[in-house]
Amino acid sequence: MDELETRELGYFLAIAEELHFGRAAVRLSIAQPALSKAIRRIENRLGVTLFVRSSRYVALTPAGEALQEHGRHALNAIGAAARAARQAGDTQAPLRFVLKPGGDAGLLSPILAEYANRPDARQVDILFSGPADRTDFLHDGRADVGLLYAPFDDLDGLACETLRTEDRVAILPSRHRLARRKSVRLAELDGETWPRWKGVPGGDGTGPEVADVVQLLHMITARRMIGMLPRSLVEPLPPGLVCIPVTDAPVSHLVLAWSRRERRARIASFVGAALEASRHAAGIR
Amino acid sequence: MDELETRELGYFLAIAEELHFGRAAVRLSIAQPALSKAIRRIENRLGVTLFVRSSRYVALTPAGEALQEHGRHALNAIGAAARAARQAGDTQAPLRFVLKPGGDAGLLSPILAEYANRPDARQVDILFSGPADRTDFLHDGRADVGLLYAPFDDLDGLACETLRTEDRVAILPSRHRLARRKSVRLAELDGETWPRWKGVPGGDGTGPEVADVVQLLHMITARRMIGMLPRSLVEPLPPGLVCIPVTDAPVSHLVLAWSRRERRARIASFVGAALEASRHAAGIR
DNA sequence: ATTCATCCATTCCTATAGGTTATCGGAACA
DNA sequence: TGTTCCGATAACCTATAGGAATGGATGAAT
Repeated sequence: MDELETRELGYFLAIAEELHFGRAAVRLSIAQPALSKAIRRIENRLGVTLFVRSSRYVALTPAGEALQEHGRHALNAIGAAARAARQAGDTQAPLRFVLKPGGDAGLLSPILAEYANRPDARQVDILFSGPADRTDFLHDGRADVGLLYAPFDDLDGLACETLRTEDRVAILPSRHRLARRKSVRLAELDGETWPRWKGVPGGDGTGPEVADVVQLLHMITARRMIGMLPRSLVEPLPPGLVCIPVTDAPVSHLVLAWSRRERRARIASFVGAALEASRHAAGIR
Repeated sequence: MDELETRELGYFLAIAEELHFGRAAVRLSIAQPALSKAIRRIENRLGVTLFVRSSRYVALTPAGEALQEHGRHALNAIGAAARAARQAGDTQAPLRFVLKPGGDAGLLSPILAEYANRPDARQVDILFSGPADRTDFLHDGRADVGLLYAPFDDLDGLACETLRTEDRVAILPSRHRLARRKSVRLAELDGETWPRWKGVPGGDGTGPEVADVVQLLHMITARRMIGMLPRSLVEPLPPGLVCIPVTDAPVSHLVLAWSRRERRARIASFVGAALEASRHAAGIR
């Protein structure tokens, strides 16, 4: 009936990205006619045209665009399935833990220490990733658990445990009109320039694009914009900046997250250790 | 490298469900040796054993269980991709709208009427589904849009617009000790018997299992349990029951939901019509 | 206009992935 | 110890995916 083979889907996606049969063929290390035939095969089976192709141009049809969108996800899912199987078969496989550099709120080493004490602890590989793609790591199985910030990161399809809840603070230049305040409300920050976060769908400010917290802090110091973040993300605070609690901003959660489809047993011990460590750290403060 | 073919994955899943090569072969309409070879092929490629098989028993290994979980999802995704492509190719394809019988809060016909007025309206197929699987319809592309109740239904991977927000009401037999109250708090309902919702992960009461609202209302009338639902789900209220607002229960949202990967253009008009219709209906009340 | 370069489609051939039937061999059980 | 069940193996077959060469449409260049 449907039967869209993984390989064919990979071929399709390569062409959909290159919009060029020849280049796609090179990338896939096969000959170009094989591609032409494969696409025609898929088109016949699905009963739709995927590409409008003259000898000069290749373009996606609406059906092609739909298949690209859904197909990319499906192919990732296949990859994740294979990875998960391989991983689960190897009981010695290290636990892969993804986080943003500087985004651990000081919890990384307590968590690792606590986990190392567990009888069933295994090696932990730490992966540092860019700002927006830690969720991808979890979804496609490149990592087992990750530290995310809700509601910054998109927790779709992930299960999680909250390690810490924190207010959000506005980060202002120390000369800012509100810099002396004990707290502010969101409405008072209307009209300010906010960052556009690179690659983050919700990060829709009006100001220049920033890729990470360090860049953001530079921009704020330069009085080009202001920012609002969970407090732990900006500690220690660079000179020339102040942070003021925002009373009516939704609280932010530092969460330990993992794929819903992950086998809970593999990571239960780690989750337990992280909760324990964060409780302990909270008690100390 | 990985390359787990769709067909092979289908074979694997069939065996994983049947736990019997012979029966799986029948179900797949192929001969049994083909299955044995396919599984061995996958095992070699992934480098893990998927089944422990004696001549007497077949059982999944941990790796097999992982592959089953992730693989089922991946295969669904492939099916959804194929369906989406077919669907998008056919510009005349009807819009498929899934909802629970009685779960439309009276909005179904206003929505359809409003949508029918739109210049780009197309035929709408209405699908009625059981209590818990409307989300599946949206995820695997059997439906384009659906009416769901948050936080009852799991909105993971779905985009949505809220059509109506409502308090939740406790549904009590009219002789219940709290039946005369104007409102109650959750704590006052402690110790009551709650339903277990069939097939709903969060529906974890202690009482008998119920499959739908009608069953629930019967059970409440028979004083076997009490319930708590969005108000519109129990209107009109059968005799012998009362409903009391629960002040501190999280509000419930009637939402129009669709797959995140859906091409927004296809359904934008319908979403607009639904919002319009629900606003209009709210104004009338 | 004519030629040229580009790039997808077609043709033809071959290797092999994936299927078939027949048979084997181990495990439970009477 | 024979019988039954069930997966693995062996031997063979064929549909098809992929390779190489070629064709043919299209836009650009002179």
